[in-house]
Amino acid sequence: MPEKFSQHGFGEADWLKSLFAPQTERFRDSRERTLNRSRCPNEARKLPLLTQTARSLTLRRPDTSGACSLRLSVSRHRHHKYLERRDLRVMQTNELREKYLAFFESKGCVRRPSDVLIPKDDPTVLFTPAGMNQFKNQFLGIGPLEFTKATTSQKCLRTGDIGNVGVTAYHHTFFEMLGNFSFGDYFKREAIHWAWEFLTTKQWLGLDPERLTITVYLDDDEAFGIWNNEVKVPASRITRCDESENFWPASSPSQGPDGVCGPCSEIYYLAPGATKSVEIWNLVFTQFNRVGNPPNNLHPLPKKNIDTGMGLERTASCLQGVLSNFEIDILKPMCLAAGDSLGLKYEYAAAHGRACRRIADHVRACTFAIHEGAIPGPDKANYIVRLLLRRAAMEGYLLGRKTPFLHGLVPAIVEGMKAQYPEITQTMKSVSDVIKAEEEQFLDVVDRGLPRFEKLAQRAKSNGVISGEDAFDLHQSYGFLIELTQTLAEQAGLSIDRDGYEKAKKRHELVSGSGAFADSVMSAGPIDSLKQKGGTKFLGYDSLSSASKVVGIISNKELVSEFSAVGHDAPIGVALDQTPFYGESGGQVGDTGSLIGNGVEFTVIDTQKDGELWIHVGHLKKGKLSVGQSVTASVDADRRSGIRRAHSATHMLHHALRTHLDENATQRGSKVDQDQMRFDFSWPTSLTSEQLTRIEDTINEKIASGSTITTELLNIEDARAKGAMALFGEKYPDRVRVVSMGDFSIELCGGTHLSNSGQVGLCKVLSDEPVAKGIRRISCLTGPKALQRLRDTESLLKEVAQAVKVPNAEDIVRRVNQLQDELRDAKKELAKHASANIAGLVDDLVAKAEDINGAKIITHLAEGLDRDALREFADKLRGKAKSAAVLLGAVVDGKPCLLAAVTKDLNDKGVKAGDCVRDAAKVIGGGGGGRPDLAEAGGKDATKLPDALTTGAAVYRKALAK
RNA sequence: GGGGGCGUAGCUCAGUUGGGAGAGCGCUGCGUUCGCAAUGCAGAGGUCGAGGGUUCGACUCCCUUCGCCUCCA
Repeated sequence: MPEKFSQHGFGEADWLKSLFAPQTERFRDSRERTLNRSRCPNEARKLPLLTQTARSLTLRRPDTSGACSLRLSVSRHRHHKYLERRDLRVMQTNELREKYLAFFESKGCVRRPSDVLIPKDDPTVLFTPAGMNQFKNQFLGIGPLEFTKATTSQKCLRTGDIGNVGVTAYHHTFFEMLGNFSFGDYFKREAIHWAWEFLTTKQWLGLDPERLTITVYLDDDEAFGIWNNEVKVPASRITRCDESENFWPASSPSQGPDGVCGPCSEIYYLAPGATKSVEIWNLVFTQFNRVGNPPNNLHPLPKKNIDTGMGLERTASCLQGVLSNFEIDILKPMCLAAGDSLGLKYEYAAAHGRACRRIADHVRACTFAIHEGAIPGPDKANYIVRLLLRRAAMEGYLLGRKTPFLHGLVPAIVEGMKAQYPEITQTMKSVSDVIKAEEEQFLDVVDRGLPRFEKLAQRAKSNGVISGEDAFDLHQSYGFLIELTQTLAEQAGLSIDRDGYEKAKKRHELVSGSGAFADSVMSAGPIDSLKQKGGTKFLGYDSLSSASKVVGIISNKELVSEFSAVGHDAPIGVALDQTPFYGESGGQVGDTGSLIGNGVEFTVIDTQKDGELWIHVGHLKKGKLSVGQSVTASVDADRRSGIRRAHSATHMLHHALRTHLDENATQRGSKVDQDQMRFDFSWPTSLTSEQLTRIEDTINEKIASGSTITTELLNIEDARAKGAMALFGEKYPDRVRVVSMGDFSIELCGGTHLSNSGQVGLCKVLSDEPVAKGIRRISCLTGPKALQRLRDTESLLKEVAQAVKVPNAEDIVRRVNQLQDELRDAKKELAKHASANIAGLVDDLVAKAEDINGAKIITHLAEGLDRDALREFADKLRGKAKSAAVLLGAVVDGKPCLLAAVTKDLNDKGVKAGDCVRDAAKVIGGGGGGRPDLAEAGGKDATKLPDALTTGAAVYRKALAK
């Protein structure tokens, strides 16, 4: 056994021996050049495969937390007959992540958790694109600095290079970025030295320094000097690049945008066996504020920052000696799972390898996005989720998979990611359900689009080419990605005009909008300057009024020092040093009330929170408001009480849902208002009325139990350890409020609550409705509003009972059914009578009609008939007379109305109903027309109807005379 | 936010310069059959997404709006 085994403390020679000994002979006899898994002993065959080449196979030991692996290889020098076994020490991805964070902790950086993937308070991005995103305020100097150095492993999502995912070795949509950050603390020297230390020291990554190369910005002599003189990297391995390569944001000195920017330095690694170096770490030195165009537009910042990013997957691939990110320990099993789900064996170089990598990547991205509350949909982040799922689903579809399969990959994704993000295990079921629903919809849309494709293909038969417009039309109406259309076309022996398609796509991009996003990545707004002075102190958990000082007034999006325009239309915002007003957050609405002091009266209609700053929104009623003045801030106490009832009831509802449904009914959002609330949660189907009743019962049992409600402030880890439920995708501070009710509910919650559950009084569940795929919403009323609702329903029933004339509400249904039957019978009776009347007249009219060569001319002024009855009348006359030209008149809704009908044989002779009715209509001051056999007209003067009939008859007569 | 498409019976849909609201499947009843399947006959079921306009007359044309599908940002 190689020495290495004991070195690493595995002591597992015996294990290996036992594994392989029984089959040693088999390997000795092998004449195959290629080693594959089927040649392994059974036990080894079950191990996760890390890499495979023609002569070596790397497997992961299952019982060592992925910290080591085995490599089996066939030695070529012994005629392919000898199997060598040795272990291979490979750094696992989870280990790399931990080492990085630990290293920078040892340098004084504070280890911060990854920010959420979908930031709720940053309108400039849909998804977190980089590690620095959560530190924008720190970089801008907004708010207090609790630490000046930080390190993170940040989950990120980018779709800019979506087409390259699975094609190249390094592109992902979802990925993790390791970063270290300095806010006016350490700078270039430390950043560079530390990076080198981490990469090259044995204790950390231990990469071969000879394989590392460096780039710096053109004139960044400082960085060049540190690398060359201090780190001792030879000048031959340091390249100077221009602003498009080594500046952040790219090319910003010449092209903008204005704002914080700086040069950067990149570290490249040439992996053994690779032909090209890859960038593994980018160190950004933000040291300038750009103002306007060159020259002299870069002003040095007083406090310089460091922002670095190292791709986790990319670095892992270097350390694991694999040539693609998708071959690393956490991603390869996902690709294999993708292959399995398609009934294919995944191999990197296989024809379907690219598809499997894409599928694995996209499902990983969607698992996290959906976990945080995104749902496949038509806009924003939701649209990206749909886009990713559809593209992944299409890859499967093109490989012949016509049923949902992506959802089945979620467990494999969770397996690979749960070490760092254990929370995703909790939403695995609902995430999988959401993905499945979207897959079904995708397949459904494809089904609906196929007939359309057939039609286009038929049209394209003549020249064998489907036009670009048609292909794009299929894309924008049925979501047929061009690859799908292409494949279908090929199957039908057709091709596609790709140029035309691209043109049509470009045209669509142009018309369908541009610049919908605020694009300033790093610039401060008016409220930001207020925030720099510090946040608002919130007193509202304990009191409803306070003596406060005005610290800022925002009118028309600008800061003003005073405001006196009583009776103004647009509400203004007032910031106070401390306030009892609850700012809208966590689903609970903002408080209302008043600010009063020194002749000033201000009505607060809403309270909003912007970071740590509370903004009291409302109208000035009296006096002059100025910054620095003292006011008494008073919250509308009745409203607040109602909000507290509703909020505490929300927690009871949450508890009831998990009791009567299951733990997959996780909260996705809520809105808590005065004595009314709604609660959104993951659940695939509608609830039965029995379930709703049981839920309502449970809530009211908890109310009746009079359980104590307590609130405590805990560290987030302690709160989680206590089992407090949190909302996924929500960013929580380090210290959190934990609300407990009796022994049945513990939740992280910043809202305001009752002190005893009995204070809710009554909770009435109103409805259960769908709000999105896999998400349902329950709405409830509490306290006085719940009571009022019951009373309203009762009095409504009383009114209905009176209206339908029954003594008791219980009789209403029977009575209404009876009335409907009566009404239907009456209608039938009426129609029968009308038709009988007509029948009586028909014979008479035909008998008395003017006869020209066997053709009857029949005119009649009917009474009490509507248009439909007139038609029926005319039909009867035509049927009876066999050969006839009919013109009927009637008054419908006070207006004169004509209907002409001519039998087919007379049509052939040139007698047309339309001609008749057109001339006749002129007499009554109207117009009309229709087909030769039937025509209608209307007019204004009903008294002229007899004249119109005469005129019409004359038209018939003339036509018959021909 | 914008572009394209679609809203007609319980379901899938047809409806041709604006002039009688239809088909298939399903449903109900009756018949053939021991029963099922099959089938014959009869029947119920529609504010043609909503509102406004043009017109004598709108499912149809115009405007607005809501909902669904889809694409782009």
